[in-house]
Amino acid sequence: MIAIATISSELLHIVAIVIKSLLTKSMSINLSKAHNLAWRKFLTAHVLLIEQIEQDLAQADLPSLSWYDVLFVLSEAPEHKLRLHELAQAVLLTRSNLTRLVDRLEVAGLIRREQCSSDRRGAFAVITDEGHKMLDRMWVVYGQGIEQYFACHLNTTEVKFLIKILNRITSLTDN
Amino acid sequence: MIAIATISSELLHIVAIVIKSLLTKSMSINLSKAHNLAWRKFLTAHVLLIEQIEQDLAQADLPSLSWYDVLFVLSEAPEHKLRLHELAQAVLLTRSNLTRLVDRLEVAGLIRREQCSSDRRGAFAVITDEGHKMLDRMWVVYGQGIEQYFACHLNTTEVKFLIKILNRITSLTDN
DNA sequence: CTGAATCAGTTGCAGTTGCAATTAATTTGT
DNA sequence: ACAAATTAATTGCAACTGCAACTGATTCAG
Repeated sequence: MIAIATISSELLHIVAIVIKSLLTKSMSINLSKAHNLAWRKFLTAHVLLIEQIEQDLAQADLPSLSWYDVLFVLSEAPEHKLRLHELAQAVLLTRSNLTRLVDRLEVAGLIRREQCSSDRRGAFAVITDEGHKMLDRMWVVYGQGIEQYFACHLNTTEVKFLIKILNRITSLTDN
Repeated sequence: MIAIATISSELLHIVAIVIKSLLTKSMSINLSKAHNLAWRKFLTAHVLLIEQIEQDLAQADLPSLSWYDVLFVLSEAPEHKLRLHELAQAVLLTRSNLTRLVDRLEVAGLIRREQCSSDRRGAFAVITDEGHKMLDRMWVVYGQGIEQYFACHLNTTEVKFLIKILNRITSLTDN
């Protein structure tokens, strides 16, 4: 009985290893040529589009996309203001980077910091009138860029499809 | 007659302005909510996926994606080598950035520079054995990342569809 | 109530990027 | 054949990023 128990335990171990290796194998098999290609094209598309749009913005003497993101998020926020950590989360930046991005935007007069009364550590970023104007000026270029480099290639069906796919990808990444 | 000519010229001007404004309007109308949403999700997906994969690589004590790109492109190239400007083009980096990326990879022993005999200005980057090994080690993590954060969300039909869309976007961006 | 843990925001530092200028070699127009 | 233009790669500089450490305020456990 003891021998059998021992053997079965060893077997179990071996079976576990085999299963694991099979799973790993099947994973790399699932990662088909097509999936790989899609991934690469995804990366390429991103680089090219961003590069192009940044170039368009620079050519129009406008600041870069990250500035737009901050201004846009603030303009949509209640009272046009947001705590710095909320802002950081919204624009997907680390706190430290956001701090310095906010510094630059503040120097440029597009936003300003505001004390938080309920938490003396905290600060709000508030978009200024200048900031709103800049947002509009940037949107002329940015919106057109999105249209002519991205949107114009997608009809209504395709856009919906793409959104569905991207939703899946981004939501299930959170785990 | 002179008066009419003047008026018609003014009218022409006004008509031109109206047409222009209509075009602009229609452009921002074409850029539907859905297209905009898709664009934002596209950006978000990119950031999240890259962040996650970079983190996985760092956690495994492996270098970053840009190193992988260079090693991969070189490993696929004839004779495992490429001129620096070709490499730059392939991995979508500016020359100057590639120069320094190559510096780092060379210091790490993963690639080496080689004189170009036909053009004394030029240099090849050649992947070393160490480089190949690193490429393999990185692929274990990277490939799994692509699978679990990206590919697993796309069935065969969807992948093809996505590739089609991305092809359109990236090819027509070149103009 | 108080000390430990957590959280908001900032800062220092090392590493990376983009842009413009530089060096050296090759190609082109006359 | 040679000066001018172009090309390959590099370098200097300023700006930007990520990470870890720090300051000060708030929360939580006992």
